[in-house]
Amino acid sequence: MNLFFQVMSNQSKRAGMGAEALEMIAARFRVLSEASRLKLIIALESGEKNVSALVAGTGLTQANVSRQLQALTDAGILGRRKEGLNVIYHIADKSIFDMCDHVCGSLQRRIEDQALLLSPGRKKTGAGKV
Amino acid sequence: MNLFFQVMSNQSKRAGMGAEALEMIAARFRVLSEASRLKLIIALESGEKNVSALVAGTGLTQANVSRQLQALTDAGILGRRKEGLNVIYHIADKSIFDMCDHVCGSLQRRIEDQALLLSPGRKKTGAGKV
DNA sequence: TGACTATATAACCGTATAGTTATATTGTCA
DNA sequence: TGACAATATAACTATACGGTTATATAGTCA
Repeated sequence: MNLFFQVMSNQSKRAGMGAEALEMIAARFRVLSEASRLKLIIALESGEKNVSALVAGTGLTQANVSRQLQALTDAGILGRRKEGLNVIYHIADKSIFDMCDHVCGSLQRRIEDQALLLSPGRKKTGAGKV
Repeated sequence: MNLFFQVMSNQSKRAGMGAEALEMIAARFRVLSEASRLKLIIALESGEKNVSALVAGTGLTQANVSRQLQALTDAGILGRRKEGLNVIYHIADKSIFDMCDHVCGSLQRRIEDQALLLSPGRKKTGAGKV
């Protein structure tokens, strides 16, 4: 299966996507649409941590951390494990980081393009992937 | 630069990410967190369209379409071009589709895992990429 | 058992925003 | 010019949800 076919295949898949499927995808993005939750995800990237460590590491309040961890776990992005009094969270869906990097790249390109518009002296480098 | 280094590099980049950067990324995800906007993006995947066509194609009201197109354009996801009375929109950042496919794959895996939990008779296939 | 710790939950407030209706703007054509 | 069409915007309502404070739950240890 070549790339062209793959692309076309996904395209028609998306075009025929039902309302429920769209809503699920939107919900997934919604979970990632709050800086506090991203903070928690990033804090967990270096390894699993309990709630107290996350509170200390992020500066968020305990109640807030608990709530957001709940949302992330419900979404399947995090997993949890009890150990005595502690609850230890870990990244369950590592593809999250690919997404973040994707967005970062996209933003980078956008910012570069804007800078280009403001100071048209410099030439565009071939950095834009798309 | 090998993959391990790339990953570690991105990881430390993310760990040191400023609050503003996090907020920008969150905002990016927020734009994609509404089914109506995803609908518009998908409608534009097969080619540029004017507003009327998007209204007809999505079933959303004209005012709503106009508002959501505005948000998507502000975010750099769509681009616009005037042609007489019409305004024609197009996908400006095609990497959006990679993201959608990423989310789809992630959801798929999640659903499969849940199905597995509910009917433990079947074996897990090696489909999970992460 | 009771004191203590880690985490979760409830109740609440404030704000952001999706969608609607009505209207304004902008361009075309007679 | 005026009538019309395509799009954008303003004003409004309703709702969702992030963050806070206070309290509940669950586990540990004396």
